[in-house]
Amino acid sequence: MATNAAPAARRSAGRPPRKVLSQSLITSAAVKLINAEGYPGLTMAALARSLNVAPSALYNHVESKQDVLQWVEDHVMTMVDVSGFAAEPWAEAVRRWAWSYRDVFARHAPLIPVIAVLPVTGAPETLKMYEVVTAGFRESGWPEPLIVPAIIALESFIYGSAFDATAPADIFDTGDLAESTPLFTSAVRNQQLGDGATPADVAFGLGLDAMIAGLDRLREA
Amino acid sequence: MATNAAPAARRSAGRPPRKVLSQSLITSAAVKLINAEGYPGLTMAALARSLNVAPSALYNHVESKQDVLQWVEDHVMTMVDVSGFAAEPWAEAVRRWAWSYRDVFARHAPLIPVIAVLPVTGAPETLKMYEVVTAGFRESGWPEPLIVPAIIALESFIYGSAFDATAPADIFDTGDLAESTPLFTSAVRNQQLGDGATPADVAFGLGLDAMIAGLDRLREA
DNA sequence: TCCATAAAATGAATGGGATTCATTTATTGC
DNA sequence: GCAATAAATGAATCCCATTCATTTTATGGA
Repeated sequence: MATNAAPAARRSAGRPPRKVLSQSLITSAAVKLINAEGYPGLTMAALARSLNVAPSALYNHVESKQDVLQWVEDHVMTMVDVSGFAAEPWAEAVRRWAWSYRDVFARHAPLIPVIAVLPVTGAPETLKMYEVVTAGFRESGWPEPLIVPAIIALESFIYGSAFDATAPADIFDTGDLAESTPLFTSAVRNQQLGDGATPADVAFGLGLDAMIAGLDRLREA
Repeated sequence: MATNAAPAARRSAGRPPRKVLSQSLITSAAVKLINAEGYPGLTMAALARSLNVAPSALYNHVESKQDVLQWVEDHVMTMVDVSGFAAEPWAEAVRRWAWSYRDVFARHAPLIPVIAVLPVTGAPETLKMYEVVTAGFRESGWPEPLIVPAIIALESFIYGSAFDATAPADIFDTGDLAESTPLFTSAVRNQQLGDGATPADVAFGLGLDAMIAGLDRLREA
């Protein structure tokens, strides 16, 4: 929307009168960069350039690029839709949450390995999401000891599915090797496909429904 | 086991009398390196050194490091246990396969993003695995259109869980923010924990049982 | 108010890593 | 027997994250 950042002569060395950088400025610049250029475009140099700053300036605010990725991750998490947990029955709420969660991270797949290592302490928005989801599970009568394992199981499925959603469509073409794998080749050719739904969508829908039904059953055991 | 590779004076420039490199030599050297040094240790320079070759020599055999990773991925896939599909009932076979699959890729998490982009054409061992799994599904009466979506759903869960299994144990410590997230903090403290099982194991077991039960139910719908 | 200290920039290395290219030598197919 | 090609070496090259010395300014305590 805005005309691009001013060509901008840069300041000379020395601490500037007023802070030029902050966590929120760095994070939003990083997100913009990712939206414009994808994750390969997110380099410390490019990030610095978009903030009209020298690359080394960033290191007064982050310890490493990982920190930037963690900030971005926490920001991205705010885009996940948890609204269902306030209003809908458990299964519906989980379904809405999971689809939105997958869609968001399919667009941010490179963050998934980051999450696995990110302590929630450093990710307040992520923590907020967990709080809402936990509340939803409790209110629908889930036994407390199973809540965290169930959330982790759902999340694992969601992250794996987000990866899958980024795969090229023809990934299962068996090509030359078709003769040696007749059953799989046939199963790929005849797999269920809905209107406008990709194979990844079908698989996610099936797996999600299965896991929701299965969890609902196991929670009473 | 073996005393380390000979100090080995290297040959001089020019095509050698007999080939020094091949896909299988490169792959096994890469696997050894990974086992010894982890994925950070797998650099093209280190790989070349372990093969007693100049780094540029590798590029007569691969287009990029991605190729090496794809070869490693296909090799690693042979370590997944599919034996259940020949003998056990469907649910048991899936359970054995899934646990083994998760364990293998928890030790090779950096390969997971590679898989998402790897066409099966280039991965014969992976394809073999799919063939066996497909056969198992068919024999237990699965309708063909659902087989591939079901396998993809299970795999997505497995990959996500493999990531989760690599996470540090204290990742859910809410620390400072505990007061603002009382429900989640309590759920984390009181989560179910079995003997010797990590939280990741518990979550994987729960999710896997749920998905197996749910798929079994949906396949008839 | 003044000063010592810390904070926050710049600009110039540094070093690791993948990849490329010119060159050399040997094999292979015609 | 020769031309083309394959498969090595060795020396760049480029891209990136990160570090460090230096500069300038804010800030908090006497």
